[in-house]
Amino acid sequence: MALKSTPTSSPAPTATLDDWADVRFFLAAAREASFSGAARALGTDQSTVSRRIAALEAALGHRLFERGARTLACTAFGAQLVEPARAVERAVLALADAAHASEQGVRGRVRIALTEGLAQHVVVPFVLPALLQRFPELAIELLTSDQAVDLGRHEADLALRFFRTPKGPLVGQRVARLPVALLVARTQLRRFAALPPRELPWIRYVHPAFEPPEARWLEAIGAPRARLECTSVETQLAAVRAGLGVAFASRAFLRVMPELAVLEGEALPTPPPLEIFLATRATLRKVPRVAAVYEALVARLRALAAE
Amino acid sequence: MALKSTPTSSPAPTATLDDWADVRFFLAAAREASFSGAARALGTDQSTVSRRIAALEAALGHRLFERGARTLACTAFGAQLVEPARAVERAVLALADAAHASEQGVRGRVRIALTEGLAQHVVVPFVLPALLQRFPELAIELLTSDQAVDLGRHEADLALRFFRTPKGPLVGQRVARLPVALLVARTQLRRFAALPPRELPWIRYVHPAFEPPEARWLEAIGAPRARLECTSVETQLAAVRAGLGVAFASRAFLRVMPELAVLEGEALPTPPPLEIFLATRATLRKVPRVAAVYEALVARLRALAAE
DNA sequence: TCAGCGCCATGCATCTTCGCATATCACGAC
DNA sequence: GTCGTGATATGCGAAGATGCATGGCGCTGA
Repeated sequence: MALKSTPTSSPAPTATLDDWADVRFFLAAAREASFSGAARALGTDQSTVSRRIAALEAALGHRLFERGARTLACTAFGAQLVEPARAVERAVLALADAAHASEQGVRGRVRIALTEGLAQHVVVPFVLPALLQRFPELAIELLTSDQAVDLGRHEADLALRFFRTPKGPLVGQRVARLPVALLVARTQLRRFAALPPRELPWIRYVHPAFEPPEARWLEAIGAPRARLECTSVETQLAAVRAGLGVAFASRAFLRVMPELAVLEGEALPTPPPLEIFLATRATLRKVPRVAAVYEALVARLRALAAE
Repeated sequence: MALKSTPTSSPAPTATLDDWADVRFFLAAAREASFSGAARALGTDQSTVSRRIAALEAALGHRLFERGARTLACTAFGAQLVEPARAVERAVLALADAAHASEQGVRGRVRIALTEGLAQHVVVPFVLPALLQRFPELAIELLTSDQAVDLGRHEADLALRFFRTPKGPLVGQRVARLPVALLVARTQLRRFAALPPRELPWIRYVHPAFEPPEARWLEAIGAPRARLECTSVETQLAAVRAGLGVAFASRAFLRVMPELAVLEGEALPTPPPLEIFLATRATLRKVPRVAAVYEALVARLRALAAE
């Protein structure tokens, strides 16, 4: 029994959100500030995002995005929907976690986010062999990125990081304290040992979300901004091996890179050890496949650090 | 960088919920305990529900429903996903409300849930004419049902009910106290006046979520279970007009049904007035199109009750 | 200034998905 | 016992959605 008083004018503003998948498209577009970026994040095509957003705008009766030439910005109407849309996402992700909660046995895929260095020199050689052999149905995905992945958004199941993760839906613990040393190419050992610390050619590791332990000390002694900065420890150490300078890094690299040596001196600091933290979502912590990897990482990393 | 150790066996249990719309299908099927019922609720076909649920089960690697012959029941796995799915629904509905929050002007569709009696005898003749004329872009949908609609699930925007709605996301107020009388067909007035109350042929109105004010009194005097029970006030009054018995109802019906009269007597009670409550979601209360209808209902119903 | 690039919108061929219809089955009523 | 009802699963044709390709546009950098 519907009385429609406006047969022609005014699109009916009372739109019901029929396809909940549209929320995902909207949120991705808003987050990426780009239809193309949203398409990449969603694993679909840009045209699909464009058309679905257009359809959603038509259904809602308002434009959600202001299409600039190079920039996509939420309209005022769209902006007030971002936080509710994130709430929908959180609910869906919680649902996905609930679906995993009843999993039995160590089988399936576990995604671990870590740095290239931890992946190549620690996890792959010392953790994975025994782990994969012990659990034949376990699959591991190593997400090596210097970007801090968002565990809360399910971008990974486990994360090995150099910084403690904030509380909340995440849990974790410190798994290693790696002694740090000032590394230098053996060929340059003599030359650099003669220089005062502040004149050393520092090669620094920079990370958007992590400040290395030695950073403060370098500031304190007035070391100039490094001639070379890297966002990758591998590249940093490659530069050290090439004789371009000195860098603080875990002593563990000495074992796999015999061309490196430790530069020591009275004026040189002994920075605090590098701490490695393992984190996961609380809802995943007891899921067998995650717990198996979690505990293997804790055990092996602790054993390695104790050597 | 993915290491898949199980190329053949075991479907990957780590399934990402790619299409959030599936949540809606799952929830509808779980709620209705039927694919057919879910299809009706979603406005789609039963085959679509069946196939999407099957696809979802395949993606999750577990069956969600146990297909009995006549009954559809959640499996243990599915049962633990119902509450998370409801959380998703709440988030989506909140998003829909947020989309309405910025609406300007009184335009669009407003759905009012009420009984047939209130619709035919009160809202349509005394509220809608002025309302629709004053707001040309307003459209009204009258959902006449004896089932109590779930405002929280957006089944309607406004509800006129005989009982106060529980607090929480809903707001509302009492809009009328209708004096109640014992109505009888004029032709039967003499005959019924001679009977003691407990021997009167009561025609009772029954409602799954509402107990009429006179119910307790009838119990108290030991009136037998009514010979005729109706879930519709219209039918109930039709029975009274046909001379089948007596019924408590609003005195207002006397104005539109001249063939009715009031049966009075010393042993007869004057039951408490019938209260009518108006309710809406808090998030909609200030949306112009809802507020206009809300306030028109309050004003007109109060004026009518005061006559 | 101009070429290059990345972004969004749109036409078109294709493929998935939907809705209708049918088959099958189980339960309950007569 | 038999029939009728309502449920789910599946075949088939059609409609809708998707992905690829193109075009237009504005910004960036040489």
